[in-house]
Amino acid sequence: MSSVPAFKRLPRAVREQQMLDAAVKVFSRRGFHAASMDEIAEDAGISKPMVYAYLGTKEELFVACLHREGTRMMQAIAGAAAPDLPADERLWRGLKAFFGFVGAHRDGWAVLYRQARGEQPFAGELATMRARLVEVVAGMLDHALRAEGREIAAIDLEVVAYALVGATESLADWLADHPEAEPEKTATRMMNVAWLGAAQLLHGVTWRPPAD
Amino acid sequence: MSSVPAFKRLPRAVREQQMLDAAVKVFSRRGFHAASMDEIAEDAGISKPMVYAYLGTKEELFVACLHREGTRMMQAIAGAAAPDLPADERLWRGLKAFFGFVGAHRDGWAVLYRQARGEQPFAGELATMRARLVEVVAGMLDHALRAEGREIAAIDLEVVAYALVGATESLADWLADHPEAEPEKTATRMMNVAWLGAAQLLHGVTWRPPAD
DNA sequence: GCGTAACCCTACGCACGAGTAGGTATGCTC
DNA sequence: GAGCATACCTACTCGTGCGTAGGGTTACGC
Repeated sequence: MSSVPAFKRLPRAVREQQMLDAAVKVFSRRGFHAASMDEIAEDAGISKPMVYAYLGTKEELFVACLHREGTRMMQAIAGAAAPDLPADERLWRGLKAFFGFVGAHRDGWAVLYRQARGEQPFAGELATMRARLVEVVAGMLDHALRAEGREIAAIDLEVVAYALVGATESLADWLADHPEAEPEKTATRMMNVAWLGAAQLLHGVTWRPPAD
Repeated sequence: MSSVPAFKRLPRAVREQQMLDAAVKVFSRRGFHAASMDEIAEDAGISKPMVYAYLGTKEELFVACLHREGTRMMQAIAGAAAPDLPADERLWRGLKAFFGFVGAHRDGWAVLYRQARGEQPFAGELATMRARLVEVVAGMLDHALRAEGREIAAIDLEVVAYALVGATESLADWLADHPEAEPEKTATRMMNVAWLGAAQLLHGVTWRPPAD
């Protein structure tokens, strides 16, 4: 009809990324349930059936968002923390990369992850990622411990690593809520909590409950 | 019609508690959105309009759950950590009470809080409670610091406290997911991370980023 | 230049679940 | 035992938003 189409046709790969960008934005702003597929489609500059055609149902779309953001984050961390460095250096670099990533993707990260924690269908997805992180941190601690000829029970290691990861996620939330805060400074503060505590453990200092 | 009514009438106060019990259970199992008022009503052994009459809309009901569980938890902690004890003792008692509470209310706590974190209308409610906890922890650290004639910037204090609270919540999630785990042991592990780290900070040991 | 595949749309069906209208029975007060 | 408040029910309305049916248009290969 008109010789110039209102909006140009784009190849699938491009449109998919636009849709994912829009989805991340809308899911972040509204939360999973309050977000509507219509709004996501509109924000992506496309109609709803296209979203269904390319990315599937709402749940599948959300999972796709999680995956994209998650792997980006993991890559940022993995790229920074080379495995042959000493433990504190690795931890520091990992934290710096992590908070840097969160700082650069404030709406992306925090709200997506805050969402995913709550909604059952995605909690598992997230748990898997967290488990990978915990494993890495636990491995690092274990490595450092063995280097000192020391060893602690696997479960203690896991729980300590879990606590550290939890504290880190918590500060990521804090960072996402404080736009003026500097990621690197946050990483330093986290390091103060994590490393000074971990270092004590590495040197065999252990706290025990009073006998009362 | 029948001289014996199928189910007996109960005073409002009793029914409200039953409804709240049912609501906590169902919200925990299904999540806020997937939970239906019908299921909650059925679980409470009552019909839906009664729920609306007593506790209001679904959101109001959820807030009521949050409030009840939240104040119970706060009381458990406040009752344990007397303000005139030394810092480590207070922290230990507070943690023990906290994990004890979570252990005793596994579905209650964890899932409610996991829910509330994600859903925007309630995130504020939760943030307020968390802020109170952070304030308490920060106050405790500050108190201990001043006793040693030391002082650190308020924001650093806040962030460290935030990280500790985050780590604790994280372990609470872990505890809720591991029915066989002992609350007190979890509290001890948390103490190892929190206190050994905090103690370093209290003694003026600070980690600084490498100069590279 | 013609088939075919990829891109894209407007409109709808339909289920689900929040919230309500309108009414019944029970027990308490005086 | 009349009056009234409280406890309680069945059976609806109705908005919202996911997912789709069915059809149009552009580009690309041959």
